[in-house]
Amino acid sequence: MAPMPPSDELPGSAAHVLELVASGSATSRADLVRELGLAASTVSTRVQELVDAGLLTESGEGASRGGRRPRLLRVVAQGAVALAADLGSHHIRTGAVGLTGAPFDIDEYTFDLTAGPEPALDVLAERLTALAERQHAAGRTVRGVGVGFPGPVDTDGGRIIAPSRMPGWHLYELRDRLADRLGLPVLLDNDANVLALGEQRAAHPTLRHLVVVKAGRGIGSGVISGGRLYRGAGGSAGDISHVRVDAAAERPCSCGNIGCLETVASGAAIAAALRGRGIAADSTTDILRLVENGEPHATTLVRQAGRDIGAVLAVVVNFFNPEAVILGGALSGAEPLVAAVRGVLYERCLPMATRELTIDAATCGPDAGLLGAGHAALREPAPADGLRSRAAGRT
Amino acid sequence: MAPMPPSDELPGSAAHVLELVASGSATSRADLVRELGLAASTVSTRVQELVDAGLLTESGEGASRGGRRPRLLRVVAQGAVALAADLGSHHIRTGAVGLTGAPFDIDEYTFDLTAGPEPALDVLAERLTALAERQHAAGRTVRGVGVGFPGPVDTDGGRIIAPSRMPGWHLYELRDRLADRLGLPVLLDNDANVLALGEQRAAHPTLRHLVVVKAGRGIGSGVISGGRLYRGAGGSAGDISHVRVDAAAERPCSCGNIGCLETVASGAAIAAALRGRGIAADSTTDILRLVENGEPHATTLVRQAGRDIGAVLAVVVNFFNPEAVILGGALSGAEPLVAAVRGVLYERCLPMATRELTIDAATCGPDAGLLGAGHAALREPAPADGLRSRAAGRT
DNA sequence: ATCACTTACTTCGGCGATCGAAGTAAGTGT
DNA sequence: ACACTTACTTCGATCGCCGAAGTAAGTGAT
Repeated sequence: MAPMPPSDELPGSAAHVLELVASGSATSRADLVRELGLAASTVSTRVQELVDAGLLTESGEGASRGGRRPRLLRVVAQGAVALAADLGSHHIRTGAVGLTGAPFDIDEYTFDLTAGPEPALDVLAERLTALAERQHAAGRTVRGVGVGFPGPVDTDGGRIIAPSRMPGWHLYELRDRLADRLGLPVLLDNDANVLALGEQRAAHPTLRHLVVVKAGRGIGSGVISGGRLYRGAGGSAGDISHVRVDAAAERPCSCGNIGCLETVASGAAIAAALRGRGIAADSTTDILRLVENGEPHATTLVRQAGRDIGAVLAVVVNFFNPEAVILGGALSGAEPLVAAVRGVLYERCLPMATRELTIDAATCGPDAGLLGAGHAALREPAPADGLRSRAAGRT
Repeated sequence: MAPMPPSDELPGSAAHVLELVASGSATSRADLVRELGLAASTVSTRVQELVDAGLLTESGEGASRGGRRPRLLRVVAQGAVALAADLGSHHIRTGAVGLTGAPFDIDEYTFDLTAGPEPALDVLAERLTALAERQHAAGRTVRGVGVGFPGPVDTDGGRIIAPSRMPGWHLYELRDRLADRLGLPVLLDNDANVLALGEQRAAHPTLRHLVVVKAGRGIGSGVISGGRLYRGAGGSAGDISHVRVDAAAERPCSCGNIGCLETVASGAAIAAALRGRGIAADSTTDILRLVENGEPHATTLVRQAGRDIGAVLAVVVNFFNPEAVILGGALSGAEPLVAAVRGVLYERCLPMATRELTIDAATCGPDAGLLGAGHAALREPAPADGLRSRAAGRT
């Protein structure tokens, strides 16, 4: 049950201790001893370091378990935060993420990313600078920025790769451009990946293998394997959108192929289909509203989208055998979609693969992406001055 | 390029050093220093330990690279071996596997596994005992046994789980039964998994993410992620056989569902289809022979099987983004199948996923399974007396 | 109230893996 | 023959972690 250490570190690293305390898995040194499996003396020294560094505090005493009362530990709320930005094709959402709790100081603006990278960079830099200033004013240190982008990302290079329907973005070095503008380290990743990280950290910290689907205007998925984000050989793992499905027949897709899942089951496709029937629908919000109002065409289309997504996920579930499939993104708010995915998975997958499989809608709502991006950014650079990472303990 | 350590160990473990020397990645202490990234002094001590333990020897000197000649290292061939058994639904293949090189002392018998576990155990125990005795006579120490089974396996429990078409095997504790009979530690795994391990170790030691398909009488796949075998949450990862494909329409499958890939693309299904057209075909060998002789129905069926397998693999490749897809098993000897898989993958997958993707037939032939099973068994128990594993270095 | 027991945490000495520096050994190239 | 390179060993020093023992502060039965 003990959550694994974040990133590549050995158990017992400073970041790992912080993670356990922040997530509430451990509230005292004794708890940490139990969770980490390290000697009490080792934990004591590690905690002392973190207290000295100003990242942890003692705050009162807890309930006795038959002996001396434990001295409770808390992460210093005033401590470090990361800024987070979740980019959609038609909106930008920003917020601040601390070591503990939900994102805060959240803002959302409509913005058309397809207009090209430069205007987007300007808006992002401007909004994030303002956010950073508010954090400073509140006495918090801003340690970095995490950004989720709705398209393929070269995470190592910090740039966008050939996003469909977003001319001008190919090979755009968003990470370094933004870092230059803000004077802060920036971490850039795919939106489905940061969503997966957020859902895992916040809602399912104990699960080690899960698939988080982002069903919104487009369809993507983030894969967590062995408790870590899985990117695959070329960094493009998790695509389920450009898979041929029967229902899509010969429809041309933005990827250049035909019959892709995206052409029938994405929010964009559903909205287009609705418009084709004379029903006004543009965004995923419109679709959700129509479904909630019981509009029959909308409900049918969303349910069929769920079946199509389920058909693809059935292959993924048999192959990958995850502990959970989490449905996120705007469309996951539509009950018929979730129900359809569930039905298809239970019908088509091997019993061995579904016996202990959880299939659920995401619980973190629209902030999961922010949380994941922020958490990732918060852990990326050196944890704090004077605290070396214990992963590469060379002298 | 440095191969990762086997199993869960830190770089620089005794087993890791042995692996590097055995695979030819390192031939001297200086090589090891470069591969492991450890200090020269550390490598020296580690090598000395292995020499003292009788697992490594110095054998002459290598070519100078502009300074003193390196002292070449070799694994002691007379050292330890593991026995390996690769079970098929209608055959058993056994052999011995050393730290280096190909399996040897190989035997294959036809045997009907569907007749139930007890007779199979008898035959296995008898043949492996004889094999072990031959190894002892040759002065080699037998350290363990690796077994690949053609069906779902609970690797932790060492038993078979609900194999289709193999009555009596459900929950059979093959590992412990065999271990009792032989007096040796036994490692039991799925046949596709040991095939994947064998192919990776022997042919693609540098690849970290690959999918190895076993296309024989049935269809299975072994997944290697991050250089390690991936089993998924319930241990059933890698199934691609029970996925619905168009071509299979309403055909009932042994898994209880309809339209599974297995009902059209497995060796068993192809043989049945041939018999339905009045062509005598029983085993995968028969199919291969027919294809090589240019029998049009056989070729068509095999090619179509390749397309169907490719359609499923396309989803897997987009999702998992491996570095390579390796086609193994008897049917991979049929060129049309390999060609069809290639064609479908390149046509259907995202360019990002196929740009650096290798799609090849397995190179290790029928011995890959033995090699994987043997290698796994060889590394499973304590490496050798007096050599503690450096992974769990508690005092 | 007191005594045995439990839990929580700290202090301290020690072990083992690894490092870097320095030293030895044995080459190559001019 | 001289400087330079590579290969390897020897020798403290360091660092993380451990376990034992000690301190602190509770609970619960007599």
